[in-house]
Amino acid sequence: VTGPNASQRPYHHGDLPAALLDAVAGTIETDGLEAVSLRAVARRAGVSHAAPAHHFGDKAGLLAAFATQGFEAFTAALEDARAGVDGTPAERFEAMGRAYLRFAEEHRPWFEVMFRPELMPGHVDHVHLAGSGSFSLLVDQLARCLVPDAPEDEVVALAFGTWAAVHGMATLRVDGPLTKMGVSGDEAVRAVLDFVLARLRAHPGWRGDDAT
Amino acid sequence: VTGPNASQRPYHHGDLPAALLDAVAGTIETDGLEAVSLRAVARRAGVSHAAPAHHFGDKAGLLAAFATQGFEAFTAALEDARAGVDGTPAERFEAMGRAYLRFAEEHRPWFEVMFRPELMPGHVDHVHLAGSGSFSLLVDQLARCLVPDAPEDEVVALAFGTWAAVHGMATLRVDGPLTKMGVSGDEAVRAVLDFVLARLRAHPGWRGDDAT
DNA sequence: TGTACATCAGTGAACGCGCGTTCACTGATGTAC
DNA sequence: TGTACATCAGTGAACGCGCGTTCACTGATGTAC
Repeated sequence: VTGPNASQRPYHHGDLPAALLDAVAGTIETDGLEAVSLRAVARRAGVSHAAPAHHFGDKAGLLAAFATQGFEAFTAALEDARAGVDGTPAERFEAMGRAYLRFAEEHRPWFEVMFRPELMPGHVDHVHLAGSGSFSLLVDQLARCLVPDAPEDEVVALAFGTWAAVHGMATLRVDGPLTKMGVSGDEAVRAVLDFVLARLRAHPGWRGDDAT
Repeated sequence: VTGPNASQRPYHHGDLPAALLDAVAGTIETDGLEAVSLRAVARRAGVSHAAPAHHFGDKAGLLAAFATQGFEAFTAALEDARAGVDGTPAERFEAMGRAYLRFAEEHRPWFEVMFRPELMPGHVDHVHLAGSGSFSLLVDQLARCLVPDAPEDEVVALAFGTWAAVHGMATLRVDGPLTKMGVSGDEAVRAVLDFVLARLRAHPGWRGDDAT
C-alpha cells in the first residue's frame, strides 16, 4: 500500500559508467581525493564493488576516464567563455582566464585530478591528449591579442607566464593555503587577472585592445 | 672473520625523529606521496613499525612535522637568496623568485606536502604559522621595490600576482604536465620570471631598479 | 509471433595484503642518594 | 664508586579494516532464424 517502490532497481543500470564518474566527483567533494577507491565509488553509485572494474579495468582507468571527462568540460568552458564575449581580443582573453579560475572553483574534483598524471599510470598519453586542446585555446587567443607577425616563441613565453599565474592562483585556492590566509577568493582572482593583463599590455606587440 | 658487523645496531637510535623525517622524503621521492605510511617510513628507517607513532603520535602528526621542517628550510632558502645578492632591490627580489622555483625542484618531497593542509588535519594552524613567514619575506622585499608610501593593498595585490605566477610554475613542474609538453624547465622558469618582472616594472610606483 | 543462442552488465564470495592503532613488554639512559 | 629507581626509546604481537583483483555466476537484452 506504499507508493510504487523506487528500490526495485533494475538489473541493468542504463548508464553506469557515467554514474560511476559522478560518484568519483561526489566522493572527492565529500571525503577528499584520498578517499576515492573502486569500492567507495561503487558504494556511492549503489552498485556491486566489482562493477567499476568491469567498465574501467582498474583504478587508474577510472581516474583516467574521470580526468578525460574533466578536460573535455574544461575545454568547452574555455570555448564558451571566448565565444560568449563580443568585444576586443583582450576582453575575450580575460574572459577565458576568468573561466579557468571559475572552473577550478566550481569543479574542484575534476581540477584536483586533471593535472596529476601520477594518479593514472598507463593512461597518461591519452589524458594528456585530451588536455592539450585547452592550452592551445589559450595560446591561440593570446596570439590574436598580438601583432600578426609576433614570433612564436614570444607568444609561448607570454602564454606560460599567463598560464602559470592563473594556474597558480587556482591551485592556491583549491589546496587551501589562500583561504587560510584570510584572503577572499574574489579579491585574489581580480588581483591575478589584473596582474596578467597589465603585463600583457606592457608588451610592445600588444594589439589586444583594438576593436576587432 | 667478516669485518666489524655494522648490523649490531644499538637499541637507541640517536636521532630517530630526524631519521624518520628523512625517510618520509625518501619514500616520496622513490614511491610517491601516496606510498607514505607509518609502516613504510619505519621500514625505510630500519626501525619497528610502531616507532613513528611513538614520536609523532599519528600519521597526520608525522606529515605536519615534515611540512614544518620544509617551511623552515624554505624560509631559510628565501632569506639566503635575498642576502646572497648585493644589488638593487629588484635583483634581490628576482633572486628570491628563482630560489622559490629552485626549492620546489630540488625538494619536491617537501614542496609536495607543504601546501596541502588536508594531509595533516588537526595540525593546520601550527604548520600555517611556520609557512606564513615565507610569504611575508616576499611581501617585504616587494615593498622595498616600490615607493615608500605605496599603499598596503597595492603591494599585496602585486605580491599575489607574483606569488601565483611563481607558485603556478612550480606546481606545473612538480606535477608533471609541463615536462609532458616537452618544455624545458629552464625556459619556462625564465619565461615566468621575465613575465613577473616586466609586470612589476610597468607599475607606476616601481623603484626596484634604483641603486640602494 | 516464437524460440534458441550469443553477448553484455552486474553480482557476490573469496583471496591475500598493507594499513593505523593499541598495548604490554624490554632495553638503555640518566639521576638521586 | 655503587645501587635503586624513574624515565624514555623502541619492540613485536595482535586487532580489525578497507582495499584491489579475480572468478564463476546470474540476470537482462538483443539478434538470427
